[in-house]
Amino acid sequence: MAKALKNPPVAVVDCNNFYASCERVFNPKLQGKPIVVLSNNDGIIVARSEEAKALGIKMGEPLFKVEDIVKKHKVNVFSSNYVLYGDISHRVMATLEQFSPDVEIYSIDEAFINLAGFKRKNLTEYSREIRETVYKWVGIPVSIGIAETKTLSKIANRVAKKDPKYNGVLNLYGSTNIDEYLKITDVSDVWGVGHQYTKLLRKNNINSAFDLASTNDKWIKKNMTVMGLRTVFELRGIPCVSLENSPPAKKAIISSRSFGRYVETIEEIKEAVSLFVSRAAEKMREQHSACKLLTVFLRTNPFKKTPQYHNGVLVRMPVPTDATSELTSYAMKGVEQIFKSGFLYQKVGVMLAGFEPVDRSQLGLFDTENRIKLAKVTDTLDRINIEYGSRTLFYASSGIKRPWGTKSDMKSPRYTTDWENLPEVSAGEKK
DNA sequence: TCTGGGGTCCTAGGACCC
DNA sequence: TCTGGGGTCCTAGGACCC
Repeated sequence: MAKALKNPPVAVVDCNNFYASCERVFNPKLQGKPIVVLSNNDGIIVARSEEAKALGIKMGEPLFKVEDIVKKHKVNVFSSNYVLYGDISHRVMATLEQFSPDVEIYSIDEAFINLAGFKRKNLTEYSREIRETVYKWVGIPVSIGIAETKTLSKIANRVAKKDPKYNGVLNLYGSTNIDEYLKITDVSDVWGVGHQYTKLLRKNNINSAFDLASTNDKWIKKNMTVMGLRTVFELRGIPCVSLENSPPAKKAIISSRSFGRYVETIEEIKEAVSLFVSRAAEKMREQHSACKLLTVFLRTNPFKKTPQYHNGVLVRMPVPTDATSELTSYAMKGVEQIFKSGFLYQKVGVMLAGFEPVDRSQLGLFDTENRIKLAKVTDTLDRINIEYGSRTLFYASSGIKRPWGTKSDMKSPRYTTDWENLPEVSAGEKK
């Protein structure tokens, strides 16, 4: 017996071990082999294939800690290749859009889909078709969970991924035994429950998703704010997080990176900040915003016992701008304000905020910069970089050699986005 | 040895105004 | 001796997500 349903079914499609799976798409020899993918700077492990998980390699572990396992089992290690992952992500999402007009791209490897209009009994079949099509067209394995709320669909997805008997799809929409699934889900695996809340909940003997769903509203609100209450309602089948199929513009854009080695001079700090300003400004122009606020921050390595210095400065621009050159000059003044010599810097970054929509016709009336000309320069810069590859043109202030740049020693080729790296198929080696 | 990067939302508390 | 109270705006900090 299915219960009465008021809400449309929402499916969450999640790519399995996304980065590791991406490395496999253009390198079939990796099929069945353990793979790990590293964070920026080749620091920690951010993705593992099933085979690597089976070897006991943990998420977030630094590579050196598992060096023995890596050698012994010939684990394939890759630096992150975000250009490749981004491109494959687009293909997955484009495929999903064939199946519903209502798709929310939630992250690089995850999307929510509104499946209103499909009969309950067909949801599972339809989801299997989605899964098979994505694999056939893009080569990425996905898992799909379906339920009345996003939080429940995430739980279904997790079960579908972990238990082979579901073959990648679990439909809890209208199911009468949802409680059974909530009971086998640890509270820490609930969407919206992180490390801190897990500790608090366990202390109060709330250990499963079922326990959480049964907890008194007042206690939840008091201890986990309205966000926690939302999660609890969702577990009870009451949707509180709606599907956003055209995500709002970003409120802040950050560009920051750890250095490949320590940096001590203001000249190198300025090069890095200049590079990050231009990246952030490009992203900002993609969403047609100009910003009033720019933050520059720098810091030493908090994990080291060396002298520590963390600082940031917020610059308010007199007139909102999206011009890299102008933002850079403010950022450089910011660096001069906060830089202190005598420290080993590990990371710097830039944040743009206080956005307003760009409306060029309004510019150039009240300030001294020639904004029409500036706008032309940035437009040209963006167009060339889009057509000929990013970083074709860049400001010399961001450094030419960049000896402080990110470590990335084990990167796969940019198979899909770079002519030089297109995979070659020779006769007799077709897959 | 090493320990990422880029986002969002909520709350508390201070400043300021009437 | 008196030293209210409500509203708004901003920021810092803490929680979360992938």
